[in-house]
Amino acid sequence: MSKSNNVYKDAYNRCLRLLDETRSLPSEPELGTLLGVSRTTVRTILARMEETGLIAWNKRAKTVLREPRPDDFFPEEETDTLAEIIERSFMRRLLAGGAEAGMQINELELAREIGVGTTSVREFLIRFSRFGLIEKRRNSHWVLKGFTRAFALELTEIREMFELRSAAAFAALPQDSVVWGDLDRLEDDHRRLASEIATRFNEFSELDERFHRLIHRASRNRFIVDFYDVIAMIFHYHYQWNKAQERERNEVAIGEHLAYIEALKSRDLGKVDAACRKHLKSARQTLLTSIPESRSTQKS
Amino acid sequence: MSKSNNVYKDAYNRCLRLLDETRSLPSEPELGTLLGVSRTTVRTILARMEETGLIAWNKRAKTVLREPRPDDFFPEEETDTLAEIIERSFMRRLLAGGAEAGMQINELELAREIGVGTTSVREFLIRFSRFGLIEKRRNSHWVLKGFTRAFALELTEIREMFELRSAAAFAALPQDSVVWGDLDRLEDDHRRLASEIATRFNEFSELDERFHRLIHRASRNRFIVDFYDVIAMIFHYHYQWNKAQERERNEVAIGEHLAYIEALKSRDLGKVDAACRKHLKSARQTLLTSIPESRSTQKS
DNA sequence: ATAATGTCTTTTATCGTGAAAAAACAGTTT
DNA sequence: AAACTGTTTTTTCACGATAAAAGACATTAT
Repeated sequence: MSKSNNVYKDAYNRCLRLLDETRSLPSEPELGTLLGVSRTTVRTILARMEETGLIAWNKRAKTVLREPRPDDFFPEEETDTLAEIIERSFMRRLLAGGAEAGMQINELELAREIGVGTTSVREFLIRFSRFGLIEKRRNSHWVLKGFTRAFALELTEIREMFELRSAAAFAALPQDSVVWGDLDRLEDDHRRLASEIATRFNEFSELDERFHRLIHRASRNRFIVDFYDVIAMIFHYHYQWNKAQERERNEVAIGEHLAYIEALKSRDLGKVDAACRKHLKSARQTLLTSIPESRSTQKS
Repeated sequence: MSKSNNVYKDAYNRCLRLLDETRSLPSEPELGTLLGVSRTTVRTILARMEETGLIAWNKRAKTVLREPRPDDFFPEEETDTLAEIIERSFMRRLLAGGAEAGMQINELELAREIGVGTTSVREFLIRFSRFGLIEKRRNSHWVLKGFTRAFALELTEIREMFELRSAAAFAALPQDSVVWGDLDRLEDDHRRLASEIATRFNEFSELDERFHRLIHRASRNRFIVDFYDVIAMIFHYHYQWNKAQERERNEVAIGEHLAYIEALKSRDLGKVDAACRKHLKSARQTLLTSIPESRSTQKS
């Protein structure tokens, strides 16, 4: 089957949404940067849009002929990257229980189960290994280390070390740095979300990531910034599978974030440290309580 | 060509060295664990040894017939893993100059140049990416971030954070922990090396790694332990290419290590902190001075 | 009964291949 | 001449295939 054309399909769908807003499309290079794809893909998109009567295309002129209908879109599941598909399947297996520490991971079996080639699975596992949940036995299988209490503690230990340092660096940033604007915007988003918490509480996780990434970036250290990928990944799946008291938890977290933001703005290192510690402590608590006991008895 | 049999060749060579010491070889499973390979490989080795008249092999009886000759060994270069070959080639390119930050890395070109398949190169680059020296552009090339002064500073910042914490954890370990024995042995090795520094100074890098890994392990945190891979990798190549004042540098480092070990044994956190800081500071200095100016002007 | 050997099966490591996507080049249009 | 479109080349991504290596099962020896 070689390679799926999900890049094209995803860009096509996004391009359809663009159609709503204008009478005619911009130049090919411009569309390319807009959609984040190459001109080759842009032209494939335009060709198809012409074919289905969405636009009239003649060199520079790309006139919109009609509004896109729901059936013009490619199905969502066809727009996913192979890597995303594999990750989802793998994480489902991992969290669906029965995935005890020490268990062997079989590339071939995984590949067959998901319905993809072994190469893609191998590459996924290599990439995934930096999250510290699996480990390779040379010339042999991978070993699952398990999503244990020990893992959560090790993860949060680093997180706290890194974030405290980043927060201090953030507060020390010059007044004219663009981050203060970013922070103001984030503060607004927090307040808006707080006022509509009853209906939008599930949007918090996205906001959470944006906020913490902004802070980590202040460290100007690639290892700290990159480590947030590990945290984001864990929290992403954690949010998906632990919905208990989600609303309450998020409401509390928003409050802590706002206090944290206030502290950053005060540029008082003592206050920053205190607010940061407070939030991280409750974040750790949330993560820990979500780990089932059956998974928490193994040692690292 | 599919897969090279370097595992077999390497194990074969190591098995030859075993031949010197005994009149007959142990059982197949035992040999397997001894050499770190499967029984399948062990049997291939035995078959060849029988063929070349090194041993007489009949079921359990594996009698040594003659001493191995130099030409019994497989050439060293045939015992390397593909991953090692690729890493070496890649690092040579990287350090040989002309590798400026921002430069594109081409999988196909690399594969052709080294004479391996693209898959192996891809997998190497994915594994290598955690060192923070390269970055992937989705659906496109890799970008070299460059071995710059900024990189060295970011690396050492994390290293110092992690090692200070690990050293403190080490000193707090109970008296009956096995690490104290390990530390004693390392101290002896340091003293021995110090007394023969004139001839053996180049053995320091291996000792250095053993020492720091022991300390990092005391953190009982996989992220800290794993991060030492990054440091070890950088220092490994750094030692290879910067030979200026190697003897003097290593002599100083041994002294610092011994003071550091003394501090750990005293279990006085203040002393540990001071000794650790002092050593890390000079390690950073050594690394920084080895970065050519041409490579130190880019920003991260 | 335990632990070895002999044999067969499965999995991993690596390559070549081909379609998707990017990138480079050449020719047009404003 | 700068920016676009048309065309060709190159590279990335993913697969199936195959030898090496690991692992499982059956048999035999102590």
